[in-house]
Parts: sequence; structure tokens; C-alpha cells
Amino acid sequence: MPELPDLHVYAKNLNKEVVNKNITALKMYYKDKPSTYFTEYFEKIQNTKITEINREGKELRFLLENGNSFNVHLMLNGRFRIHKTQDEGVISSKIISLDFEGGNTLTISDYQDMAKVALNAPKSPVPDALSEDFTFDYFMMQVNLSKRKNIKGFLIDQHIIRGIGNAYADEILYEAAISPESVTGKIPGEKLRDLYDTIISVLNWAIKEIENAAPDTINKEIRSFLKVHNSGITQTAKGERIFTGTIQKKYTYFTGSQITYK
DNA sequence: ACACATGTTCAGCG
DNA sequence: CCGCTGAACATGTG
Repeated sequence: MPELPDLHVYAKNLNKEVVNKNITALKMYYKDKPSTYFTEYFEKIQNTKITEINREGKELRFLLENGNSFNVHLMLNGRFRIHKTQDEGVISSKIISLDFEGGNTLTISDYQDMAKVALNAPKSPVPDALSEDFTFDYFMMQVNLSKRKNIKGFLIDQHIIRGIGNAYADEILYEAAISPESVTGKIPGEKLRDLYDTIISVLNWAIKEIENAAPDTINKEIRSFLKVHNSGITQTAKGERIFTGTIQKKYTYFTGSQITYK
């Protein structure tokens, strides 16, 4: 559920809660895996400290004082919680927990069991949408490699750009006035420049909105400020009627003011 | 009570 | 090879 802006805020707030506290115990709750599968995790994550939590695409990377790291991907329904260690029994669908000195525990839970943890994951070569590596030249190179691809499919493809999901793809395309049914290679050059700039501005705008609405959150879904991808409204602030439909297998919100290039 | 919400991987088709 | 489609995962929130 969370996308780049949500995860950005979660990472910032998790830093405030768990950095520089000794990890006294690691607990892993995976089913269908022998306990030896996780021996390495226990060796490398316990009795050290988290020094920094960074967001990379839709994952958070936890850097440890002993030089190791682990990545967390929440997938559709994963959730971070911080609670008293003694309250672990009331949390259901646990994936992994880290107990900290002082009596708090960070738990990642997921009722679908899809959230992923990866020890010492290699850095992805694909640029994050808000990283310096995501340049206009890179963006145009990828456009030229995917000329026949649907533009919404292009934006949410994590092998092209990391971090954009279903909701923000709709917001970006609305703001850039490009229909989600457009074909990437048919969009004119100046609109591609707009689109590139809009990706960055919409994501940064959303981070600010979420920080204002929920300054300390590590798991809330703030979506009510979205201009089109919003089930609570039937028209935009400009009075455009909002249509919905399935595009690229994803439930999509759009308006008639967005131009289709195909 | 019920609509709505999301990401990834893999197999298969044209 | 490229791009699209469906299946599977399963329940919380308002």
C-alpha cells in the first residue's frame, strides 16, 4: 500500500525511534522455512545497532553498526509497528521483530505474509525517482527503450524507475495532463520534459502533505489530499469529472482534460 | 455492511 | 525480445 512518499516519511520517523539502540533480540516468524535458513540473520542483526534507515525505491534499508544491512519491502499490506516488547502477543501476522534495549520492539507484520526482508541486499542499478541518478537523460534513454509501452505501465515499472506505484502514477499523469492510456513513444518531446519534472514535484509535494497530516507516522496511509486518485471525490478542484477504469491491470483514476497520445 | 485498496513474480500469448 | 494479461497472495479500514 505505501508508496514512495509514505515510505519516505516512515523512514524519517523510524530513524527517530530506533537508531543507536542496541538490538537485544531478533525474532523471525516465517513459515515453511527451516530455522537454519535464518541463522545468518541472527548472527548479523543481533547485538548491534541500527545507524541509519534509508528509503530506496519502495524498500527501506536498515544500516547496522557492524557493517551489515537488511532491506524491508512491505509489499501490499506490510506494516511497521513500534510497541512495548511485552505486548508482542497482541500483534498478529508477524514477519520479523527487533527488540531494543529500553523495552521497545519494532515489528513488521503482514496478514498476507508477503512482506520481504533481505539481508545484505545488493544495491539496485535502477534509479530511485528522487535520487540524483534519476536524470532527464536517463529518463529519455528509458523512453527510447520502451517506445511502445503504455505510459502508466512505464511509470510503475520498478525496472525502469523505482518508487512510483499505482496512486502516484495517476497523480503524476493528471498533473502532467497526459492520459494514462497514452503510449510512451508517442508523447511529444516537450511533454516528456514536463512529465519528468512532474514526477519529481508531485512526489516531493506528497511528502510535505503527509508530513503535515501525520508528522510522526510509521504506518498511516494519508491519501485524502490526492487530486484524482481519490475515492472520496467525484470531480477535481478544477471541476473536471473523474473517471475510473482498469489500465495496466491497475485501478486507475483520470480526467477528460488529460491528452491521449497514441 | 460493503466498497476499496495495493506490488511482485511467473507462465503464457501474439 | 517486447508488451500485455491473469493468477495468486488475504484482510484491514472507514
